[in-house]
Amino acid sequence: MGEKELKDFFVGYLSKSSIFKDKKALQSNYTPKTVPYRDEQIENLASILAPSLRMEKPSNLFIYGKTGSGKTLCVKHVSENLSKIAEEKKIPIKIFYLNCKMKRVADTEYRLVAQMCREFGVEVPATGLPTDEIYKIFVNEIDKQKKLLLVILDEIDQLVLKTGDEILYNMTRLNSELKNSEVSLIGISNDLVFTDNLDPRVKSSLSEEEIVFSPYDAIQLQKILKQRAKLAFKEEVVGEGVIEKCAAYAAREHGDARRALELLRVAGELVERGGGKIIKEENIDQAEEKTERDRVLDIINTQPKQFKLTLYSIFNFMDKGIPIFTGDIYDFYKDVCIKTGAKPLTQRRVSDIIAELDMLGIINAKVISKGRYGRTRQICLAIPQNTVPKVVDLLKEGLNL
DNA sequence: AGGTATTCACATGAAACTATTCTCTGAGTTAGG
DNA sequence: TAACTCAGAGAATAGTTTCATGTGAATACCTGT
Repeated sequence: MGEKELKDFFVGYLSKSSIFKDKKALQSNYTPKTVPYRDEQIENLASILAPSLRMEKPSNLFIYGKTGSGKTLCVKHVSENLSKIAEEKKIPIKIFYLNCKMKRVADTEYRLVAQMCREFGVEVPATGLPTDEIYKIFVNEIDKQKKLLLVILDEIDQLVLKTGDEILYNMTRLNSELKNSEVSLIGISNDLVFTDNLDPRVKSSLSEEEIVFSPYDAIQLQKILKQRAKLAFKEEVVGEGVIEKCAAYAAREHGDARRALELLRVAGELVERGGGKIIKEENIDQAEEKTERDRVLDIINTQPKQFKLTLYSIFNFMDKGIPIFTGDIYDFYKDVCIKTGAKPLTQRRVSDIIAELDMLGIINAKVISKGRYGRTRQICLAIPQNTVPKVVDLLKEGLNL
């Protein structure tokens, strides 16, 4: 495309009317003014956190519910309002929101505390200090003045999975080291049985209060979608049955509102790119396909080399239509490594990589016993057949094959 | 036939190792007084 | 003498290896009928 054509294209693009009024309303970080169907939880949350306004330490709180059930949204909603009032009335409350899944930010004990220090304006090194040193810095800093801290730990289950539950014990124990300030913890988890395998001491102190977010049902999702669609799209853009279909798809999963909104947004984008004016039911199907494909390709693209090698080995067996096991993959994997000049990992490690690929949802790896013939993982693909060629291409490219 | 014991092919766990990035510390070096 | 430089020790972290132990059920092997 030459310079002129490109210019024409952009000018043409601008003159075309968009079907979107405000696309932000469908994006995942959008915070609506009201959170529908969560009155009970919000009320509950507010009453648990309210004592903080009188400088009394609120109970530690534990929140759980599936993804896309509005946990984070509600917590942010309440905490924002709380801190607004605190600011007005000059009450020294400080609220942190930390997402424990964020790579290189808050996914280990050290980083979590370091990040809290930074929120307080103390610059701390990313590495090099002992962990208890960082605790000391933190304690000293916040204890200088009387303060009430509310620490919101989102996806806390991921943190504990990775680093063990000692960290929570340390956090709950912080209060005994603080003379002036106090710390309350608010844990948010997607995993409903997360607390079961927690140290009992931690468990009892962390979940002094609990709030459960049940999934949205299809009807509720419809209402939510309608509300947002009204903000996001111009009049008469959303076709018959589109909202219903979107809601039904998301409800089929587990009432994931985030997913429903994403579907609607992507469908809108597809229609707009195609020059259409109205979102139809079939666009939702396209959107679902596209989001799924994008997700898979994105995951694969960002995997390290050894994961790609393993995955490539797995794909090699997939068209043969026979059940496939860890041993087969490892044999093939070793060959590929030799061919590409990579250093083959041990079977132990490859076994873990396969398990991780399973977690990522790219493959299904079920541990089965073949009786006399041992125990192994039986592996099959978890991605739609029509994306397979693309994935293989991507892998070959990434591995110079 | 029915019951037990073996056995396979890995899974799963724990610890230890490697390499990288970063801080802190103290010895040695340098430049200015 | 104060400021600066630079090597070495020690941490955190990610990814991996080494060693050890666990495991479910198809088969092999008995046993008494």
